Amino acid sequence: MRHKDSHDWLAGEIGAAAESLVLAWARGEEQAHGTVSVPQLRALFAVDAHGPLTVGRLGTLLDALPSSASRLCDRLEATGLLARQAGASDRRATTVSLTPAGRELLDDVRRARQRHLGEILAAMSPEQRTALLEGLTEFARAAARANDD
Amino acid sequence: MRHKDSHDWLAGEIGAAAESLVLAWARGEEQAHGTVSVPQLRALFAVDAHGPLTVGRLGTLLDALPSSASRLCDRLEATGLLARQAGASDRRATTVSLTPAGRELLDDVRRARQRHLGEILAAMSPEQRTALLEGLTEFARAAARANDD
DNA sequence: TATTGTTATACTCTATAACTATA
DNA sequence: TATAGTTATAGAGTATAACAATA
Repeated sequence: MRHKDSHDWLAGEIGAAAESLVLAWARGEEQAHGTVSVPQLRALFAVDAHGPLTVGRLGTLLDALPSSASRLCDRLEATGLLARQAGASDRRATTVSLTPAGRELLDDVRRARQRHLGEILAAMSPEQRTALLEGLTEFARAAARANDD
Repeated sequence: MRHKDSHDWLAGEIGAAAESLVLAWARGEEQAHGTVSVPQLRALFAVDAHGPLTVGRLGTLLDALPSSASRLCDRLEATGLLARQAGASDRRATTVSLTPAGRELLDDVRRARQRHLGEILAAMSPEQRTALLEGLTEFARAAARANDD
């Protein structure tokens, strides 16, 4: 029961190995935020990546309902990481944007992430790093193709 | 600002590529359980991997406090996936174990995971799959070394 | 008295449904 | 009336602190 023609065996191996990568990736966040939860961090990253956006669009990006997105914004606004502003043309459309404190927090998280991953990558040979990056890149590409069903 | 001598750039690339892997890995779970949340699934996997164990040890494995572990067990017991049993020698030590339904659910999740990952892996070339597996394996090894600080 | 587990309480996150205010 | 957002309510997950039972 080794290779056969299916990729079940490989899938198991890769899944197991992926766990450590996921853990290392997440650890950078834990370190930096401290006060901010993972969903809140995801929201901040989404706002940062897509510029000021409406609450509804934020919910779509996070795959959450409008009510959940609204609650998230409540808490982020309360801690001063996000700012709400009534829309100019359509006053129903509230737009949210990062405050300076929010931007600073994201920078910290990014730095912590890179530091953490970097430490581990530094312990790998250049060939191994290349293999990892190429494998992951191709996986991401294949996953994107598979998603277009 | 390209390669320099640090691995910051690589860390960013790998982090970004890892997200799709994480997503694909998680998707298998979503499909199979439906009714069971991610923390509950983690608990079931822990019980499965370490055999019948005490609530306290389960909490340690999940990196959760005893009270949280106890609540989790409440819900899993209520849905019939887990069974509690008072300890024989020490009656304070409640041991938890999987019910047949719990075991069945884990099998479903494992199958769904492998199917999902397998579909994507099938769209990659053998060389790419090899590169991914080797890269991940070495990463896991390096992460384990880095953890021994 | 120390340990194991549970219960009390509180906060975040999420969802469904009802409501408000625009348009 | 349709839409964007919010609020009401409820359940899951987790944490701190108080409590119960056993050792």
